[in-house]
Amino acid sequence: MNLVLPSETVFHAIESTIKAYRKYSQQQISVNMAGITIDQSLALIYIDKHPELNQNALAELLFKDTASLTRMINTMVKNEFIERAINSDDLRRYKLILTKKGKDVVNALPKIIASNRNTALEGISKEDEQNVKRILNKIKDNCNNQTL
Amino acid sequence: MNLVLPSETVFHAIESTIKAYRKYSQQQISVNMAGITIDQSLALIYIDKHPELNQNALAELLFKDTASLTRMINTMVKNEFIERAINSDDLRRYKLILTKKGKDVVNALPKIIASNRNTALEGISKEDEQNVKRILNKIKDNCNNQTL
DNA sequence: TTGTTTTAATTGATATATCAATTATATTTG
DNA sequence: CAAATATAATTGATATATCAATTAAAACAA
Repeated sequence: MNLVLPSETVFHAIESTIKAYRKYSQQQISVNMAGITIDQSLALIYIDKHPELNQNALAELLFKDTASLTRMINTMVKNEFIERAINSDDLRRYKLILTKKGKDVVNALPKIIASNRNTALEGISKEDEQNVKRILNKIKDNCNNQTL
Repeated sequence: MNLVLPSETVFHAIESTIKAYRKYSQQQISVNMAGITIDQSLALIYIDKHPELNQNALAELLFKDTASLTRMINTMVKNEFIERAINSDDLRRYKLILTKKGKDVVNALPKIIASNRNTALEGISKEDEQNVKRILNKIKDNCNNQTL
């Protein structure tokens, strides 16, 4: 069977694009704030806007499983971006609370992230953007519908 | 500053799509062949088709850095998919050689991969696919041109 | 109310990601 | 040629990914 090499496929294009965006974004974040990753940054944003989210929901937003998220949160607690607090409504959960340091990061992020997005999407029309979203969502649904 | 939540962006769509495709693909590979990952599978394909590639080139194709690739190759050698052999033309490199087991995997893969691609791209026109590639490459270039 | 099932999070083991530093070999330059 | 530089790969430290197993609490059922 004659297979088109993986590097020639749309899947390779998808992966290389997100890797390039993440690399660029991480770089921009690093020059402005030391000691924090993109994913930690995004976690802070979600926690700030939606403090009611539990770790499962947060994990899904960040494309991580709960095991990874637990360890990521450990790191963020250790680095003093957030704190775990008792949730007396449900003792299985924690409340995740931004520290002063965490809030400072959240306040500084929007400008950087908006700039990253603008740079990445320069010369791309809203229509193109919507088309990409639509087609990618179709691919995603095709895969998810097959996945057990 | 009022930031659109990351989960609403095209970047999130890109990431969720590739994750869904990888998850589905890994599942399909696992039911057919135990003990090998997608990335290891892709590595075998590249090694088979382009045995002259060094680890740097291979790492780039697989979106890994050379450190990760070294460890991945260690694992693949340990699991007997490949062997390292001396490259007398350049002693800094190795030749990566498929074992019998590795060749069996490479022979079994195309059918599985072709099926995965078909499933993922079902209902998507060639034109849509080309448009996605074009737009994603533009985004990628925008990022790479900014990255130091 | 007790036993069962579900849910939320953690932990263990192993692999991979990332960055910096290091080793070994090749290549280039004075 | 010898010294300096570049290249290919590895290693160390730490974080994250993944899967399976486990713990603790909550929700449900008999």
